[in-house]
Formats: sequence, C-alpha cells, structure tokens
Amino acid sequence: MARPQAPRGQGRARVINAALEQFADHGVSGTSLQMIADHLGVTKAAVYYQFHAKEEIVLAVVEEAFDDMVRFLELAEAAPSPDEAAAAALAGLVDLVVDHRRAVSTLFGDPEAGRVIESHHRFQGLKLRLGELLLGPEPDVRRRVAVTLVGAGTAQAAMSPELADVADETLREELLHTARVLLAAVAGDT
Amino acid sequence: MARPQAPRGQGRARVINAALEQFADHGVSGTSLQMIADHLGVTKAAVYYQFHAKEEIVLAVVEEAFDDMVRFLELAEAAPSPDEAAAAALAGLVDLVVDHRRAVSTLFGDPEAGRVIESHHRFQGLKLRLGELLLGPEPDVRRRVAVTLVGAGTAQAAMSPELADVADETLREELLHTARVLLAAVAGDT
DNA sequence: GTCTATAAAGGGATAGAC
DNA sequence: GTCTATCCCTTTATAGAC
Repeated sequence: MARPQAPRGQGRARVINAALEQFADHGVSGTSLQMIADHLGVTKAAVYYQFHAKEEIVLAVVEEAFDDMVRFLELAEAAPSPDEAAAAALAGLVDLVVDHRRAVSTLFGDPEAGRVIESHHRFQGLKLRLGELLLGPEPDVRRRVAVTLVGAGTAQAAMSPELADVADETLREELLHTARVLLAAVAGDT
Repeated sequence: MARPQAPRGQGRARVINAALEQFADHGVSGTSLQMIADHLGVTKAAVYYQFHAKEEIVLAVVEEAFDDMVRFLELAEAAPSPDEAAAAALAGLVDLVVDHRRAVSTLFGDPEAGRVIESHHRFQGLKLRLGELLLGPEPDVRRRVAVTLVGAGTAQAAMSPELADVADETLREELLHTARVLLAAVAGDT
C-alpha cells in the first residue's frame, strides 16, 4: 500500500497492475476508473493521463498475456506432428495461465474483456489457432468436449481460490499432468 | 421477440429470463435495469414493480439453479460410499450445468453474482458440500487440482460457444464420460 | 400493472491550473 | 505528471398519474 513517489515512467505499469486486481475482483464493468485511481492513491485525471479511455486499459491488460500466447503458438505450430503440436500447445497454455493466475479471470471470463478482444483483429485468430492445435485433425464430438473442458478447466483452476494455496510450480506440474492424462484417455477410447 | 400481452402474473418469470440473457452476455455489472426493460419492451418502472432492487433479480436468477443443486446434494450425501457419493455428485453437477447452460456463466463466473451468493447464508455451504463430495476423504494436491479442473471445466464447457451446436443430451453424455474418465485416471496413479 | 417524471448519485471524459 | 473543477450522460430508485 505504500506508494512513495514511484519511479517516473512507471505510471502505465502501475495503472495496469491496479486495474488487473480490480478487474479480477469486480469484473471489467464493475470496476470504475475511480476505483483504480483510489487503489493507486491518485485521482481519476491522473489515470486519464496514462490512458485516454477505459478500453485502453482493458486492452493493455489483455495485451500482456496475449503476447506470451503468440510466442507459444508459433512454437507449437512448428512441431513436426499433430500430437507433438498438441502437447506443446498444452504446455504453453498451462504456463500462460499459471504465469497470469490473477489475469486469467479477466481474459477468459469477463464479457467486456471478450468484446474488446473480439474487436481487435490481432487477437481474433489466437483462440482459434489454440483450438485447432489442441483438437488435432478431424476431431469428433468427444474430443471437442474433452478439449473444451480441459482448456476452460485449466484456466479456471489456475485462478480458483480453492487452489490459491498451491505453489506455482506444483500447480503447473499438476495441471499439466491432469490435462495430459485426460486427453490421452479420451484419445484411447472411441 | 414477440411479446403479445404475456399471461398475467408471469411478470417475475419474464424479468428473470430477460435478466438471465443479459447477464450471460454482459455480466451482472454490465447489465442495467434499462437493458432488461428494453429487452422486455417495458419501462424500468415496470421492472421495479416486480423487483425492488437489482440485487433481488440476481438473487432470483441464482436461486432457480441452486434449488436444483440442493436436491442432488442431498441425494449424493445419502450414498452408501464416498465413491458412489462422488459419482452421484458428478452426475448431478453435469445435469445442473446442462439444464442451465446459459445461467452457468452468471452463477460461476460473475464476481457480482458471487458476492450476492456469499452474502446469503443459505447458499454458503453448497459449494463446500459439493467440493467435499467430489474430493472424497483426505484428498491430495493431485486430486484437488483434478477435481477443480473438472468442476470448473464442466461448467465452462456447458456454456461455451464452441459447443453451442452440441445437443443437450449429447453434451450431457460426453461431459459425464470425460469427467468420469479423468477422475478415474487420476485416482489410479499416485 | 404499467406509465411519466424526477430525484440523487456515480460513471466516463475533458479543460486548464499548477 | 498530477491536481481541481466541471460537463454530460447513465444509473438506481421513488412518487404518483392512469
């Protein structure tokens, strides 16, 4: 809570962090610029100096996590086989959600954040590319359900209060293990 | 969209349905009473006649689904063994989320709905009871992660746009199958 | 049971002083 | 780079006519 003349030029980053916390707790729509400003101990006008609109803040929050996503998608897409691509995508997804445990609720759950994401073409294809990597070629309904469950479940589990006491590294290992076991099991039966 | 003099006395139910749609699309905080009223083709004041505050609407929406939850929890808790209790709880959960595909996003994802749920003691214990049934006695971290992933993933998958084309019955079967396979697989290894 | 009108508060956003 | 002050709009909620 102490905020003793934070280093200059860090204004944007501080706003992003404050916004992230509030978004996670109240959702994007439930967070006012006043809340963000109060949380930082500054005025609304000070926040507007860094971002000229609320949507820009949402965009900045989203952008951080999605940059990581682009990176692992490219890695996964370069894999030699669909199976290896799926495995790489899964590992990347787990890393992403664990690294952004707090941000995930905003990225995946919030309707307003979703609208911002959809309105920016550069994010458009990402979810689709992830989906295709995890699904593999010609998925049946069983695999589609399993992949959706694993994808959404992984993200939700990472941010779940019930698992807040689990350390990042442990969570990463267990999520990866659980997801792998499930996808392998579902691939096995027909 | 046609709303030709709906049967009298159905006012509350119509408001609940309209609210549900808007909550799912915009979140609770992102939904104003004006939106609900517009969606119904009436005025705000007409909505206020049915519910004296926005929170009451949220409560009513939540209540419908949670009534079903109480029912299957009691059934599951009456099961003779922890394994059978977990299986019954899982089946109940799948039924619940499939029956309320649209409402699930509000119930599980929305921060504002969460606050309303927490502030009403009669809902307090439900999530805990469900957790205990699914976890079984003395769960380790692996099972905790798996159960959280399955629980959250099941709910999210049910409301996911990617699976919107899957029929209720198919979705029910596949979700149940996937969840069972996963929990069995995780129970097997140590 | 539904309307108009309105009060009171809070939201996003801007101008301009310092 | 941060502040005060302000504008305009939307929100929740109420009062009272029909």
